[in-house]
Amino acid sequence: MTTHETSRAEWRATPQRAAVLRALHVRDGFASAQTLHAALVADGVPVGLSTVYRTLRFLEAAGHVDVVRDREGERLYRFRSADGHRHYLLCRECGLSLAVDAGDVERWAVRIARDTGFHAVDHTVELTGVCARCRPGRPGRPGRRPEEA
Amino acid sequence: MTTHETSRAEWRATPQRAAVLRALHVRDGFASAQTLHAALVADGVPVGLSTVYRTLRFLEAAGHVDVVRDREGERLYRFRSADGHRHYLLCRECGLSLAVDAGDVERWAVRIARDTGFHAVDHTVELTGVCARCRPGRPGRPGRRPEEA
DNA sequence: GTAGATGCAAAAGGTTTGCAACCAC
DNA sequence: GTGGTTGCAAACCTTTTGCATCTAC
Repeated sequence: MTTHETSRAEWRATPQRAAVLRALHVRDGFASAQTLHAALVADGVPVGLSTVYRTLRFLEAAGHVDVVRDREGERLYRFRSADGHRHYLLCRECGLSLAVDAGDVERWAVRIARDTGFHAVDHTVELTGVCARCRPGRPGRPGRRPEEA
Repeated sequence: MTTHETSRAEWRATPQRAAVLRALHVRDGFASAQTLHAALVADGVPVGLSTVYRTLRFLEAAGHVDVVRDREGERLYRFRSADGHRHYLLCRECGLSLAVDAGDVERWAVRIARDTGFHAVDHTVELTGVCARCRPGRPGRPGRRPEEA
């Protein structure tokens, strides 16, 4: 996966792209383009929002990140682990994300595809919840989202 | 629970709302607000886009429709069937939607929740593909027409 | 030197909202 | 009459794109 990929346009190393990659690594949960951009700017890295979007799109096309959508439809990005673990359990409070084994779901999807005669069946599986640490006490004490930076 | 629901503002019957409901019924696959609005206008029903959106939001809040997002992030609405069948296999070409049995996935989600200690785990499961009728080229397999569930 | 990258601002989509006019009850 | 409803337009948000400038190779 670290192959040079000369198939598409050359990837030119720039400080901005390095910064986006770093920002993605640091918070290894999901993050939106806007959040990453804000974090970079806050860190004193002068990078344009367009560049963040372009870099993320490139990473997405290259298969280096997984993308999910939050409730509002915003895209969230996360580095893809080694092979194909692409399903996550995401904490709605703090953004913590756990890769989960979705073998059962993969097999289920294949079975559905076969049973229905559909082709090129793709699946989206996202789990969200509240992690043990964010376990809501009572309504009066909201946990405030610690992911906010 | 899903009875009269007088809990929120009264639902006042209007021609526009009736039209949106009708439009949703007619195409009982998923449809976007924009698509519904266009269809209504084309049918000579003068209804504003805002009203379509507002009606759909109301239906969503009342739990009468299921909502998924297509690849571009557009919201697609569909009447929710009686019980709780909320997972669909959607044809990317024609929009045909099949309700699929997701019992396995439901159980898988519950198991994941238990194993991870997460609370209030919610799941999103969407299957998309190309139905037999829309299958491009590839002659030889007279795909059976899946029945709308 | 040059192909490619950056950043600004403006555009593009989809969705929501402010507000005056409207209509069902 | 009153209060919910409508519709237009403008506001909002996220994401994309045009273009002149800049830079990594």
